[in-house]
Amino acid sequence: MRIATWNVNSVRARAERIAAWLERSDIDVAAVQETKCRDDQFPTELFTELGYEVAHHGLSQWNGVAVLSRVGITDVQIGFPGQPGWGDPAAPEARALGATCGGVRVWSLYIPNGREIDDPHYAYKLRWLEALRDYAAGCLATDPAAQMALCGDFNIAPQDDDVWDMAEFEGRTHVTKPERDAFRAVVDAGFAEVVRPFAPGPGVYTYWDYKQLSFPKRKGMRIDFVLASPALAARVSGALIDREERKGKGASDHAPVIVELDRTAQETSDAADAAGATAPPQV
DNA sequence: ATGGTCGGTGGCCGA
Repeated sequence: MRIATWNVNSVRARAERIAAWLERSDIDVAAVQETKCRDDQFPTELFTELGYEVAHHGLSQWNGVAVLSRVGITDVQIGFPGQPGWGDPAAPEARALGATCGGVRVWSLYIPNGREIDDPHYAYKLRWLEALRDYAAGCLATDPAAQMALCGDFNIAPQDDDVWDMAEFEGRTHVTKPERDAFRAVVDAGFAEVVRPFAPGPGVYTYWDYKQLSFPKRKGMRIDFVLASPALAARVSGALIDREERKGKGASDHAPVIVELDRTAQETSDAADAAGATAPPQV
């Protein structure tokens, strides 16, 4: 099974490009962020025609998260218990959607950007990550064997080589110690980042600003991740950051990230049965 | 070429 995470920066602006990529890349489940539309504006039919079921949560032109799956979608959950709100009055934004697809609990997450260190949005970002950690840790406490993926745009570069030049980030968000500590707390709760071992840096990124020719100058950031529970991490056989998809006119400013999973022991057994390998002898 | 962005929106904001 192949799971992807991708901040698409408007699903309507590049719907055809997204659909073509899903099909070409043989993606079974996609966690999508920044759809930038309400539910009634989502181009659902384009994806259902390709065999994907769609679960989307969008409240306005901001944020918006979705899970697309061609291996089933059940138990769709909008947001998570304890998810902090924003605004006045504070209300949860469209930044988290969970769904069970092919036996895996997949979360599409769009962590707040933080804007500037002295901006209230930065404190909101840290609160949001702490709540995510608490929720995810609780899931594992309830079911240590859970197959769960926290996929999304975390808006954090956890290591110095996850940005092109640390000097450029002096006094800026995405690289501060509190943000990195908050990211690490999720990892320490039992959710390993499974892409990096297959796509080591330096110089390997998932995001490049549209401005100032960042992409051709290779000035990027690694901020999109797949964090897997222990049972899911054990199935990861490969991963890829598809830098090619960042190229050309009409690209998102984020590249899609793919994780390849081995079949579970049960799936392998079922497949063997179907093939007759362990079928009982016919009498 | 010594600069250089998008998307959604509605008369700027967010990234």
